[in-house]
Amino acid sequence: MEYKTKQRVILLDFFCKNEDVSFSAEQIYENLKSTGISQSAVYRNIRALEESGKVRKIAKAGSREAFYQYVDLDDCKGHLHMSCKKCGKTTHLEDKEAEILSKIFSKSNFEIDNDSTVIYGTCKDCENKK
Amino acid sequence: MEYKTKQRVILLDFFCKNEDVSFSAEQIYENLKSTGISQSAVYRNIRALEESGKVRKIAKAGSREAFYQYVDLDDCKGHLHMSCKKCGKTTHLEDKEAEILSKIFSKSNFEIDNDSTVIYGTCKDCENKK
DNA sequence: AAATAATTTGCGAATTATTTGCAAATCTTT
DNA sequence: AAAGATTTGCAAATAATTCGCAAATTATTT
Repeated sequence: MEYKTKQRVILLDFFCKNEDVSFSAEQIYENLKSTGISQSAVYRNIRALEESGKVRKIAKAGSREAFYQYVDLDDCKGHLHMSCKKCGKTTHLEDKEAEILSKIFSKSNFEIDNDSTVIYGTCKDCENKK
Repeated sequence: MEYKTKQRVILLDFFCKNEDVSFSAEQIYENLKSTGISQSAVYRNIRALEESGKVRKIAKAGSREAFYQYVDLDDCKGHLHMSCKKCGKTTHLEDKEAEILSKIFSKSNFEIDNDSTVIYGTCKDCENKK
């Protein structure tokens, strides 16, 4: 059973407010230490969130530490996400289109997992700005 | 200037022979230590390959260490890659199919960037194993 | 609202992955 | 094959993450 502790609320709050951005454990701690949270709590709860799939781990070239990024399950579950490299905005494909994609991959002997995939590219808004 | 040392050849050889699979530095060292290569050489040269873009760093949930995967630049450039979550094998979509995908995303006002996107899922082999 | 049980916290210490310093070895160029 | 440049291997240093444990919090029961 999980207890709803002060520290967990603080951490989840932080992630939700920065949904599209990735942070290292250290960065998160720096941002939150004014609340009195400890490093252990940060590490432990990031790990718990990661295990429950609410947070995704990301590797960055040249950096020794791991980065983490929030994934809104209600909004994200099952949807195939597209993330704009310019503005960071993330949207998801309509189910109809996602299904067509699935079929295409299926033909190439691959079963796509929407939840762990993020498509990168440029959104219309940013494309038009040029 | 870069010297072509025994250790570098060994490491690159290993990566090329396992193009589609990801390994931790430790795993690579275990595989190669019979050749007499040192851990330092493994770490240092992985890092060099990573910096030059020949190797991609990957984070795995639950694991503290980083994983690395070879990227054949000539072979990868422009292709849309699919990576199996079970075995780590990576393949790419045929150009024909990739183009269909592009069109689908385009309809959703999104321009996909094949080079920075990796599709995750399950390959046929792993699907059949169950 | 007290008492009890269950879980989490914070601290510092322990681990573990990765980097580094340096003398010796190896590679390249002359 | 000598000189100069870079890399290696080792052991020690560093830095990120986990762990042990007593005290604090949160949930549940009385």
